[in-house]
Formats: sequence, structure tokens, C-alpha cells
Amino acid sequence: MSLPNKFDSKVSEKSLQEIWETNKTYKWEEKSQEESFIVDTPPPTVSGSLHLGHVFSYTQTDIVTRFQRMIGKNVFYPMGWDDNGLPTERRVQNFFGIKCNPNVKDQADFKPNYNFDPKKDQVVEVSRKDFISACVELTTKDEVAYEAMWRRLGLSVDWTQTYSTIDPHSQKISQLSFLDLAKNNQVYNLESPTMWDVDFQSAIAQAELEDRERPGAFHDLKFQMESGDEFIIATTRPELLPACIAVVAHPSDLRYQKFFGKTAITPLFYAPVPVLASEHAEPDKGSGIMMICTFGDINDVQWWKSSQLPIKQVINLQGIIRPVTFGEDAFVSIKPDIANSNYQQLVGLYLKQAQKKIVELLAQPDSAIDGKSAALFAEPKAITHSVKFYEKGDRPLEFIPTRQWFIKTLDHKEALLEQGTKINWHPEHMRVRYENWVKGLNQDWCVSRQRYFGVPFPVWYPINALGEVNYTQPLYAEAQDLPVDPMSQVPKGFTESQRGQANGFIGDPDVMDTWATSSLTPQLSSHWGSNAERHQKLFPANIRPQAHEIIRTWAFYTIVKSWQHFGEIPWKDILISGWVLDPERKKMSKSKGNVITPESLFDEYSPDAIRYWTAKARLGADTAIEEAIFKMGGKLCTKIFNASKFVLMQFERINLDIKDYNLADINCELDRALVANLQEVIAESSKALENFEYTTALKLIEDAFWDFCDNYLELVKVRSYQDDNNPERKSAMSALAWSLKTFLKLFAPFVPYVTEEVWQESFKDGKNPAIHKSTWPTTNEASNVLKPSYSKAYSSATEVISKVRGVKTASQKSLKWEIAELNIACNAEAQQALESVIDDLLQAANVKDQGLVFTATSNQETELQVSVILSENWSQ
RNA sequence: GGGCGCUUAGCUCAGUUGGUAGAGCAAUAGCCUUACAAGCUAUGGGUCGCAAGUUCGAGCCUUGCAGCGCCCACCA
Repeated sequence: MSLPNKFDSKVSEKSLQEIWETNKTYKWEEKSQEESFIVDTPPPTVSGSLHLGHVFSYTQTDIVTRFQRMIGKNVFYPMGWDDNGLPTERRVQNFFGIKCNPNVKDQADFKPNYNFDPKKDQVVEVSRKDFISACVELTTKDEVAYEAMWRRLGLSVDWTQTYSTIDPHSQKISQLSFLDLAKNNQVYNLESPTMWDVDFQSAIAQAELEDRERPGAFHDLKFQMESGDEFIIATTRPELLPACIAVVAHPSDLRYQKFFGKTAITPLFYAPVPVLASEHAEPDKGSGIMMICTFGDINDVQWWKSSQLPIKQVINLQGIIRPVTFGEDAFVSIKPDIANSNYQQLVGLYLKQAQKKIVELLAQPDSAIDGKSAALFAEPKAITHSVKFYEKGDRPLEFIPTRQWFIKTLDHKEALLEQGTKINWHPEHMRVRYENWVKGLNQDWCVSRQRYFGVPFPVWYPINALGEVNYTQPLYAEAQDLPVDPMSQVPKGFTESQRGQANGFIGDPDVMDTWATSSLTPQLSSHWGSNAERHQKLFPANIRPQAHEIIRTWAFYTIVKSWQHFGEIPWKDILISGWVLDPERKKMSKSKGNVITPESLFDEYSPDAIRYWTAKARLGADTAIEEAIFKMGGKLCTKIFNASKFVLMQFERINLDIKDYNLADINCELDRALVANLQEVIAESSKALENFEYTTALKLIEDAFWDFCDNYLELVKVRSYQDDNNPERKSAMSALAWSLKTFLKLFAPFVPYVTEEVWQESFKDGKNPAIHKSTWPTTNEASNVLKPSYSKAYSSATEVISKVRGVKTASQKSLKWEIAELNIACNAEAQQALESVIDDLLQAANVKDQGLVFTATSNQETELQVSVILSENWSQ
């Protein structure tokens, strides 16, 4: 039984991990829900590598989890991999140089190209099946690296409980969820203008929107009434002029009242459009009169929906001006020839180029309706305005009519707000973000994506005798057949030969929003739908740890699903972590190039040291990377190790086993005081950890530990050095052993490696083969140890010893230097207290025999005065 | 425009129910001390963002203001 001279994390990590592994330290036992503590672990997105932000928030969860395990909870701490969805597709595209094209044939022996060089090689189009196999191959590789990182960080995950969001299990549950919602009439598909990313070629949901500041310009366009009157419209999107369906002004706007109900003519395209009154127009914005186009923004969509006007769709799915003919269908024009020749110049252009072109046309001196002036009334005025983007996209979103699946949320705002109040939010104020989001919802959840690597909809659509697809009565898969791929499997009662034929069917080609799967993480863990017994034991979960920027997505959608399926909340507590900021206080992100890899920090400081840094940050608080804190963590670990070494040494010197200490031996006042102090630390830190306030707990434990090292160890040292195992020494030894054991356990959730290393060489026994499965200290344990006779004895002794050190330091003497006379001036009460521990105090201060003098002060005087005369010549 | 949070020592942050302002780092001066020199000891350092109010008493409670950050909405 002995510790190495120094603790070297790199040397020990592997063997400590093996100890945890062989003892199945983190394994969940199938026990009742009441006995368990269930973590709804965030499945990290598999798209490259984990960064310090992950380390930060996952460690905070791990601390809570380790504490719960030690207080006897049967912890369920799974790990998922979020490997479906766009980030993975994008990574696979760049990594292997392939692109999915559903029209390409499968290759018999498809192998992704690991040597793809974007500078030299061409991007190859591959089939949907081949693309998906490449996605699976790369994510599988990434997941191996992720797991290694998590293990090194020391996450106490049960590695037998894993899933990935693309695996058949997750697909099945995602599809089951969809079918359950369909059964309850909570989903619908609809062809309607939807937010569309022209690069990714997919619809997106409100939750994935992001505003970005972009340069733009107001263009003042001259419109004319049939009567010949003119007015000016200000627009930032002149390229949508051919899609103008109406012109609106506020009903009370005197300037335009005379035009209401009449018809205006658009420049360039000579389209007659109604001038209408609408509350939606604001008189003091622009010229007070605005054009409605299909579609410039969400307001246009909403206005159009409540009107009876037709759509004029000029933008295609790629964000290119599509061919249309003026004079036909919705594109009415009083001069179709001119309209078409103008429009022809825009066809085929991307929106940006189209804007440039149309401004040129509008600027021509005869472009106005009267033929005598330019329709562009003034030079465009440059502005900066915010534009809606898909958060992962590069070009502004467009509203384009497409058929999509939606999950109903707008009807349930009240219920969802109520669900939010049933959950405990940590920190509490994060609930407000959830509530703001729910209140601000303006669209149902669009869940279909026109992508490939995701969960398909378990849906086919019948085709009638005329070859028309009937979207209103989809053919749903049967629950027992899940997961299904409607593109390769057929609906009940049909054969493959009927695919795409009259009286046949087609499969839904889309995949689900990745959040449609992530919103089911509690159910993915509980095996909802396939193992009812297990589901009952694991749902709802105890905690959901997550970051604040995904309250509107992950937290919200999870609450939605849980409510729709079970009418329940998915977890009791939600723990919101903050962000990691770089030293310049900017959010860490790959694009900014300020990412430090966790591995390099583990190598430099040790995983325990990095964990310490994460434990110093409160939930919800953004935290900068600070090397000083890593160093502090490292120092703490060294101190834990050295103090342990000291205690163990005292036992080794007289060949005793540290496990044989006896609390009944603790009789000395100083030792009783230590126990009493530590009892309080146990009580308060436990309370804090139960409330997820691990920072508070760590501070209490740490302060007590440094005091233990700086003061108690110094005071008890000489007594413990005695070779004779007398009662005083026995008292010291038992106090040392018990307090070391207690400190190791208290620190274990925070710094699992160093505490385990010491445990293995000290308190390990058959019942407690690993510290992380030992029991958390309770105040009961040492409740029979007598309380100190004087509550002030310990703190007064500490105060005296500190003043003595001050004198020695000021005299530039070693702290060991002998004191000829120690004079303590204090009141009677303090003197009694000090006398109870006086032997330890005098030895620690190295006071000469007969050198102590007490000077009595009045009882009103609470101050302790210490004066010291050092021996002149002293040598050891 | 609405909401939330933050503002305490040079830096990073604690500060429970209102009761004499704390820690670490940095700075300064020292010390080989039978665990630890990758260590230890001591010292200096603050108008608690500003203003007003409540109170015997405010870093903490109330109101207003300012700066910073974030969330949401609007954006012709």
C-alpha cells in the first residue's frame, strides 16, 4: 500500500479507467424509477470533433451524476450520437467529395474516397443509397473518436447504453412518433409557401431561423393608376416587382384613400393590381404605400393567405427567376409584349443578379408607365437591414410554395406554456426564454426536409386512375413494420411494380427534421414502443442538460412531443449550461478558428484540472477559457495527492492499515473540532449538490480542504509523529483517516482520477472497489464523535498560529523557528477554548517550554492579541 | 420595439434570510518546514456601475438611469 511520489495523470488514466470498466462502476441496473436517476444526455452532433464547449457542459452534468450515484441512486447515464441531418451530410460531402443525386444509379461496389482533395478532385454524384452508406461509414469512425474523448474526460457514462439518431432503433421510434401524431390528428401535410433554403434545397422551420445584418437598398418605384395618377413605392426587393399582386396602404392614410378599390399598373410589366386598404401598412414607413409580392416575407404570405388573389411565382427552388409568360394565367398584363420582353431579361438569373438587372431596366429614362420618365424615381438609398437566413445557410431564405409535413404547435400554446411551468429550470430565469419562444410562435413545426441522410416518413401516397397523387389520404405504415423506407418498401396491398403508376402509389421522398428525432431522446433511451417495462422505468427522466441557444429547438420540441404522446413533461429538471468564451470573450466556434482541442489541454493540465474549471462555472453562466483556473485545478489535485500521502505515511510508519481507524478513538478537542467542521461541510455541500449547485458545493469542500491542509495538518503534525501509539496519537490518526476518506469522497465527483488513485491505495475494499461506487458521506457516520467543548477552539487556534507565522515571516525566519515567549491577550472564554487545544498549538508554533503567557482582557474585548518573542539563537 | 441577465480588488469571479466587503490569479516581502519548492508564509490592494428611496443598518430590497451581453419580434 503506497502511493507513487507524484501523481501523473497521463500515467494513471488508463489503469483507472480499467478499474471503472471491470467493476462496471457506471452500469445502470434495471430497477424502479424511484431508485434511479435518469439523465437525458444530449447526443452530440457527429460532424468532426468535440470541442471545449462540449467538455464544459458535459462535465457539469457528470459532476451531478457522480454525486447522485454516490448517494445511492441507480444512475442511468446513456450516450447518443446525433448523426443524422445536415451537418453530417455537409461533412460527408466535403470529406469524400460526393454529392447525393437521387436519380443516379447505385454503384455495385461503392467505396467512399478517403483521399479526396478538394483542390484537385471533382465532386462525384452518387445515389441516395451510396451517399447514406458513406454517411454511416464516416459517422461510425467519428463516434469512436468521440467515445475515446469522453472516456478520457472521465464521463461516468454507461457505455452499454448507446444509440445513434440514424440507427434502426431511432428510426423506428421517430416513425412511431409520427404515426402516433397522425393517429391523433396532430400532423398534416400542406402545399403552401414555406421558408426555403435555395442552397440546401430544403424547407426549414421557424426554430432554425437566424437574422443577419446585410446591406440592401431602398428603391423608389413609380407606379401609375389607371386614371393616370402616380405614386411612389419604396422597396428593398425590386426583383419581386413581376410577382406583385397588390398594393396596400393604411385605411386612414389620406394620401392614398382616393386609390382604394381602384387599379394600379406596375412598371415594366404593366400588370393591373388592386390598391387595397390594410392595417398592415404603416403610413410613416417608406412612402406609406407598399407592394405585396408572392413572396417577399412572412407578411406577404400572411396577407396573401387572407386575400383571394392568385400566386405569381417567379422564383424557382434554386433561387433563380423562372420562365413565366405575361398575358397568361395569373400574370395578367395590359401590355404583355413589353412585359415579356422585360421579363425575358431576368429569366435564368439568380436573385442577386436579377435585382441588378431590373434596377437597370427601371432606370431607363422611358421605363415608367407614361413612357416619359424612369420608373426608378430616385437613386437607390443604401441601408443595412436584417434578413432571415437558415442558421446553417449562406443565402437568404425565400418563401416558396412546396408540400411539407407540419406538426401542430400553434393550437397548443397554452398547454405548452403550462408544461414549462411544471419543469424546474436551472437557472430559473431560463424558463422565460422558453415562454417567450412559445408565445412568439407563428408557424406550426415544419418537419419535412428535402434531404437524404435522415429518417424517412413512414408514408406513401395513392395514385388514382388518372395518375394524380392523392396527398390528402396518405397510406401510413403499420407500427409493427417499422422502421420502413417508403422509397424501397411498398405499402400494404401493393407491389413494387405499382410504384409511380396509375392506381399505384409513390413513397414520400423526404426525411424528417433532425429535431424530430432528437426531440425523442428520452424515448430513445427508454425504448418506448418496444419495451413497455423499460419505458416505465426510464420515462420521464430526471434531468435534461443542454445549452441555452437550443431552448427553442431541443427543449421546446422535446416538451412538445412528450406532451402530445403522453400528456407529461419529459424531465423534472432542466440544467442549462453557459457558453465557453475565448479569452477575448467571444463564443468559441470553429469558424472563428479559436478552438483549442480538449486533448491538448488534457495533456497539458490533466482531465481533472479541466473538470475543475468547468465546476467553477455556475449553470447558465458563460465562462471564458482561463489558464489560471486550469492551473488552480492542477494544484488542487497535487494537494489532494500530497495530503493523502502524508496521512498514509503516518499509518505506514507504524504498520497500520488506514482502513482500521476507529471513530471512537477521536477524543482530542482539536480532532473533535475538525470532525464537527467537516460534518457541516458534508451537510451543506450535499444540499447544494442536490439542487445542482455544484459550484457552491465545490467552494465549501475546497475551502474546508485547504483549511485542513494549512491549519489542521500543521496543528496535528507533531502529535501524529509520535511513535508510541497512545490515545492522543490514536485520536489524531482516526481523525486523519476519517477526514481524508471524507474529503476524497467529497471531491470524487469533481476530480475522479486523483481521488480514485488515492482510494485504490487506501480505502479500497471488497465492498468499495472504486470510490465512485462508494457511499457519499453523511452526517450520521460520525454523529457519535463528541462535539468540541468550545466552539471557538479551532478558529482561535488557527488565528493564533496565523499571527505567529506573520511574526516569523516578518522577521525573515523559518516557520520552524523557536519562540521564546508567546503572549496571548484575550478574554476568559477565549483562553478556556485555547487551553483545550494548547498542546497542539504550542508544538505547531514551536514554543519553548514555559514560554506561554496568557494576559486576561475584559470580556467585552473580543479581539485576540498575540505578541511573540523569538529565540535569539536557535538551531534544530 | 419587448424580454432576460450582468456590472464587486489590476484580472477572473464568490458573496445564503439585509448585520464590520471575500477567494484565486497577478503584485510585494520572505521561508528547505520529517506530505507538498510544480511547495509554503505573510503583506498591500475596493465610493460593490450611477442616482434616489425603504430601513437603526443596503453589495443584497424598491424605482430610475447608463454600459455590456444574450433571447425574441419588426424591418416597404
